[in-house]
Amino acid sequence: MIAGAGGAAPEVELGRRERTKQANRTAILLAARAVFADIGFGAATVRDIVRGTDLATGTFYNYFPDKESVLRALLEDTAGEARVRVRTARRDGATLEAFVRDGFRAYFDFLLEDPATSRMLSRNAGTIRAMFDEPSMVAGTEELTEDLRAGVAAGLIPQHDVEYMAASMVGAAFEVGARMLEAEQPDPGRATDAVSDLFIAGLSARRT
Amino acid sequence: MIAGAGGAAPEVELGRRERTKQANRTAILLAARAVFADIGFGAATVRDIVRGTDLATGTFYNYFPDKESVLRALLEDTAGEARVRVRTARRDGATLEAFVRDGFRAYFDFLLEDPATSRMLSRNAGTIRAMFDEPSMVAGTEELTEDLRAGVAAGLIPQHDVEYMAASMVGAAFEVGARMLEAEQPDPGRATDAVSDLFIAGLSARRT
DNA sequence: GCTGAACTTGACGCCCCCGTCACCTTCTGG
DNA sequence: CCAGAAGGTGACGGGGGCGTCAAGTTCAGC
Repeated sequence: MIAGAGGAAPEVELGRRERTKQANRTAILLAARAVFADIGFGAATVRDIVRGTDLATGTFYNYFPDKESVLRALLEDTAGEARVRVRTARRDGATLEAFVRDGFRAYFDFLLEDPATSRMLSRNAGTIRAMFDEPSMVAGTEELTEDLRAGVAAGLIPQHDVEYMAASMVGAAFEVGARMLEAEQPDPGRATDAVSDLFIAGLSARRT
Repeated sequence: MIAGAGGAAPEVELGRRERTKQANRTAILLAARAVFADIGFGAATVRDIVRGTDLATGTFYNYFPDKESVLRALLEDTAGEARVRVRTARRDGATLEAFVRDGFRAYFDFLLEDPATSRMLSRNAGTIRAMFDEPSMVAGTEELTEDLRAGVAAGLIPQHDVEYMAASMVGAAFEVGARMLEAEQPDPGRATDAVSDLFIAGLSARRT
């Protein structure tokens, strides 16, 4: 996590040296996130990122070898976290309803908690997809596919094309999430209701 | 349209001059489409595009002022066409079932008809969204929202959050379409069935 | 304090892109 | 067949990004 208290940080008193290092790294990640969100990863240059900090060019290369690794770090810090949270929420539900609703809710809450990262991710989704094999969303879809399959096996969910069902859920959540973020007064409840109602109905129905 | 017979082309015998012009323009658009799909619009340079043709740098500027207008032309030629087709198919259906099914079918058929453009679009969706105000997908979502609203007003569809419903449909179609294209043997019927079943159930259900 | 390691800095050489334009080739209309 | 317009060409100046590295600064530990 970049914004916020930083998870389970080691609560040791750090020396000035170490603190600067953390600060610099964070500054680079923050600046990069903004730049990638604003002009897109492809058009961004290492200089653009550096300009968003008060560091010198050379310093950047003490922390990351190139802009791609910055994106990678950004994804590890955030998208990974989001995935874990959504999956955990989902699995805690015992019913089909809870499975669906809690998963979506966790996702929309995450978007609102860290809108800067959300914007960056949605702006660069295509690039991320094309660039990495374990790209947040694809991995997320695969996990969802697994979980759906397990639900079907357990008799919790009727038979379905789980692969395309998972893709639909991810796509719908992505698109609705994007629209939610555009609202002046984002309402995760409304978003959750909309997609949950849809997929609960869709998943409950037997196939035609 | 780039690939194919080019709609209602004026069947006049053109002079050599005019033919070359058409060919050059097309060559640039084709090359650009490939480059944008491969490395993304942001990272692409005018030179990258030119290298994909056998033209000289200067020639490019006789046809387009910069790479952004090439993208714009690409979108007009294709995404616009796709939108019209999907909407037409959708509106021809008299029942909720047909409305949903025919619309999705038209979309998936389009993807398969012109996979090169599809790849380019999905790779650059975020950029396109951020760059234009009338960005194919957003406009498509708005049209769908209207049509859903009309369906609700006509009593064809139960009450729903039409805005998020439209977003869900677009998102699901996008994501399922992307997966369909990745398959060795893409099956638009399977894709259509998966999303249609889902949304027919979701749209038929009264709200909780 | 003092020293040496750790870190920061920004100028540097190389490379490539941008958009232009003077020159050349090719086609059209007469 | 010719003249002139239309269009193609690619070298050019200006700009800027890339990754490096020698010099300078700052901190930790003694």
